[in-house]
Amino acid sequence: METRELRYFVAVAEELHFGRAATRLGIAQPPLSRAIQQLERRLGVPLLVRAHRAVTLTEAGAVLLREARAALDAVDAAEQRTRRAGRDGVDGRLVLVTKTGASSELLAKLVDAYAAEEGAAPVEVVLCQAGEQERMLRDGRADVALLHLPFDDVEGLEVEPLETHRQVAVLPAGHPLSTRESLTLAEVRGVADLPLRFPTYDGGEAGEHAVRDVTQLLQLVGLGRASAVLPESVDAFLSDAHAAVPVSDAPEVTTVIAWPELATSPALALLVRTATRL
Amino acid sequence: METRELRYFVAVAEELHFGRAATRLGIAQPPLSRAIQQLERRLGVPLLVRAHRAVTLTEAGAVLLREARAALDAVDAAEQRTRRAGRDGVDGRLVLVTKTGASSELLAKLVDAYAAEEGAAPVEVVLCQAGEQERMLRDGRADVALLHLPFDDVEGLEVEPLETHRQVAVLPAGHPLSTRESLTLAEVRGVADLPLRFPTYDGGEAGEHAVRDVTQLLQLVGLGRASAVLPESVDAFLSDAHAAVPVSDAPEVTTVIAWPELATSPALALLVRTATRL
DNA sequence: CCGCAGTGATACCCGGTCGGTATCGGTCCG
DNA sequence: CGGACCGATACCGACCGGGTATCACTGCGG
Repeated sequence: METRELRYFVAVAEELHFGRAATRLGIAQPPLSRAIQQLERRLGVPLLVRAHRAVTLTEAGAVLLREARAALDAVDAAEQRTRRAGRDGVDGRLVLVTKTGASSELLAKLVDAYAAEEGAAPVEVVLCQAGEQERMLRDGRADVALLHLPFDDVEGLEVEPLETHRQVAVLPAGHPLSTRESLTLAEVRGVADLPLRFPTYDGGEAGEHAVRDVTQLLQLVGLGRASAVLPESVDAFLSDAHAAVPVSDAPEVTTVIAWPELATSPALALLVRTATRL
Repeated sequence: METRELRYFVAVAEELHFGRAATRLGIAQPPLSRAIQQLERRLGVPLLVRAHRAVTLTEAGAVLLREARAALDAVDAAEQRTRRAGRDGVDGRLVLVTKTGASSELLAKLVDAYAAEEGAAPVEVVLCQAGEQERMLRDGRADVALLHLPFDDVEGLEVEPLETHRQVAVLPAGHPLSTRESLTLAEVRGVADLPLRFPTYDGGEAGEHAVRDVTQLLQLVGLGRASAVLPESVDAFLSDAHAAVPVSDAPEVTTVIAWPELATSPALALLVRTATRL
């Protein structure tokens, strides 16, 4: 199977519409239809059910969609990592990615401590939206990431825990609940005038605009438009407009350093060692 | 990047010789040279150093070799798993692979226990040479494997431990050491007339023929041509011609059940649950 | 009931590129 | 110095991927 075929199939499987998929791929619809037919013929397996007015995946199609995404990630990673190895050398530069606003003091300490090490490579810090980091790690755009359990998916990644924080509810200053010693998740969720928001990557439901990072979310809280439950390390970002109250039954958040499984770079190994020693 | 290019590059990188690589790929040498040049141009990175009489990998080439193998495995896995999903349905049949002669009683118990479960799928047991199992798991030919730590590489696989065994030295019956209560690795290794052999996949050095499975190895031991250090569960295979003595400083061997990380099949989940309950 | 919009399949053509053969150019060895 | 070895280059033909035009089928609205 060629990656072109996989890309085509993924497009159709995601759009469930040949015309739109073709547009997205920048080709015309007939060659796309033909490519998918060829793929099905060669695999000897129907992948799509073409009912008039609705394309759906077969069982085998669903399997291929999942596997094809992983395979394409692996191919992209091969390309990216080779390019980077050629440009910077195997240890030329480390790309460290983390969510905007998360674990910022830890990040600062880590970057400083690493820079002081013998044989450290230059580190490029990339901040991205929640949910994007794992993908960047998997497709080779990044070498290493700070992730947060239990929120991020670390399947297929090597992981070392760094620190664990309890979570606090962040409320607008002066809110009735803000004087409490402690709260429960249910209580926070129960405040009718302050929808409890989490930073999420995938778009919310009708009218709900997804919040993409912690700073955005804190701004909303400061404006009295939302509440949030976040690791206690956020208080570095809190202003007079915020109040933080521990949430007793929220799960603890573990910040971990994560990297692709088959990574072998000594510079990366040193970074991980530095991180775990902090 | 297309998988064809990756396959070509892997062939050249492994052979370090364009002519042989071309033969292995079933094409002529000129198109292969051209394809590699195109790849290097598109990546903007030299992958190979063509010194007269010797092709060698650059740093970037070494990175691409490693990444390309992983990517090609992922693509093959996508193809195999889709085919199997189409033929047997998502849960139609489980392919369980393990090394010839290893953990045989455990395997028998597992297969029986699983067959007795509600909703079990037919299980096909495949026996293969040491070192082949992980590859079969990774490229989709198998769904699940019995592996042995610390010998097998479980990177990128989900794993559940099943049982742990001490290791014993297997000697020809009547050998001087065979009456001892216990031995050390050094002692076993020190017996000049009995080379200590391990079942390994990769070929040995000059004249050393690699032993590919436990049965072969035990036959050699019975003939007084070798000694071996193996998990104590082998005594099911021992005959009058063998003697087993515990080895005090050999690492314990843990038999684990392993499966690809993104597997979702309920039949597989049931098998794993059955295995851990044994 | 007919016509039209929507959607995937088919027919057909063109051009790029992949693969083949022949040959070159450089190096090492006898 | 000549020949073997090995990768690069030159050139050609055939296949296939992509484009346009059109068909075939369905479902809906007037």
